[in-house]
Amino acid sequence: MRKDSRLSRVLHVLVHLDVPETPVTSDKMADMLSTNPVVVRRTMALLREQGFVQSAKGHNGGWSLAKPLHQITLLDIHKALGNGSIFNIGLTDEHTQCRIEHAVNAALRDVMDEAENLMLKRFGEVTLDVLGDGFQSSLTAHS
Amino acid sequence: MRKDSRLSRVLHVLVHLDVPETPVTSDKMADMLSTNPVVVRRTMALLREQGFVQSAKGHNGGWSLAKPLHQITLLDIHKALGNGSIFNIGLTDEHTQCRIEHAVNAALRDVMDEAENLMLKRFGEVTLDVLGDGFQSSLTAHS
DNA sequence: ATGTTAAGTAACTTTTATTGTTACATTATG
DNA sequence: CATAATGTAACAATAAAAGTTACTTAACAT
Repeated sequence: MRKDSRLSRVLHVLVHLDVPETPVTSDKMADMLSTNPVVVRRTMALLREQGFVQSAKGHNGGWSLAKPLHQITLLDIHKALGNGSIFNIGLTDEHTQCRIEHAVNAALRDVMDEAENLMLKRFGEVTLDVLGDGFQSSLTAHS
Repeated sequence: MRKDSRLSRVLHVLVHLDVPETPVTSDKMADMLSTNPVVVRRTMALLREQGFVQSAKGHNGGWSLAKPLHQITLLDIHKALGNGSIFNIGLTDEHTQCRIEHAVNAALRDVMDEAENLMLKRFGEVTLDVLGDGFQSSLTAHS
């Protein structure tokens, strides 16, 4: 199944954004991520809506942080991307009258909810500044 | 994103299998699940390989339990289906030299691993007999 | 003012995994 | 030996993410 890799990608980019004095263009980010500038804009727009980054048009335009990294958590970004369930496992609700199906789904849902809550809690405990610590993270040093 | 619903489906079927004296055909199961008999065989074959069900060809053939439900856990079935990650979230490993990408992926992986371990632990604690308890689970009563 | 550099965005295509389907071989039973 | 079942390969449909194209809009530099 195809996985959503936007979280990993956009985090990568955000930490890199912490260094440069000038905004970074979607084109440069696309190069960094081996993807397309339109894909970058699509994803970054979600973060802008939540106030984590800002964009500027025209000469010397591009993307920059709107908040310091230590004020952004993994959870913030995860939520900004607005992806529903984190799981690959789906429940079927086709036979709404079948009590066994209900019991099966309830059991699975209980466990999945517990795991998801743990994961979101942990995501909330990690700020992005930690991900760049100890490095001279620069765009030019990027492969 | 399309989710793998085989776990939910096959559990539903397994609990129903506990009741009938005679094997249940792939066709009947497919009706129960609103799917195709070939899909049923594909999935059930994985459980047979692990010794949870058995199949018989010919007249009065079909599928039956090879173990009592109380000897099968959610984890057993999950593992039998052999699906890699339970998550919808993918990590990108395109820039293997970039230390920021490594830090990002390590942070995500830590949290995802912890959540997955919790989930698998819980799955291992639930046996399938619990899912049918208190019901007269019969195939004929199925919608 | 005007050309250039950027984002904004809609529409479409490609990719990839699951699920569904068809067709046929195989085997056991009545 | 006909029938009812699984076994399985090959292919089609579906769905979501990601990629692409084409164009609009806005800001800056000259």
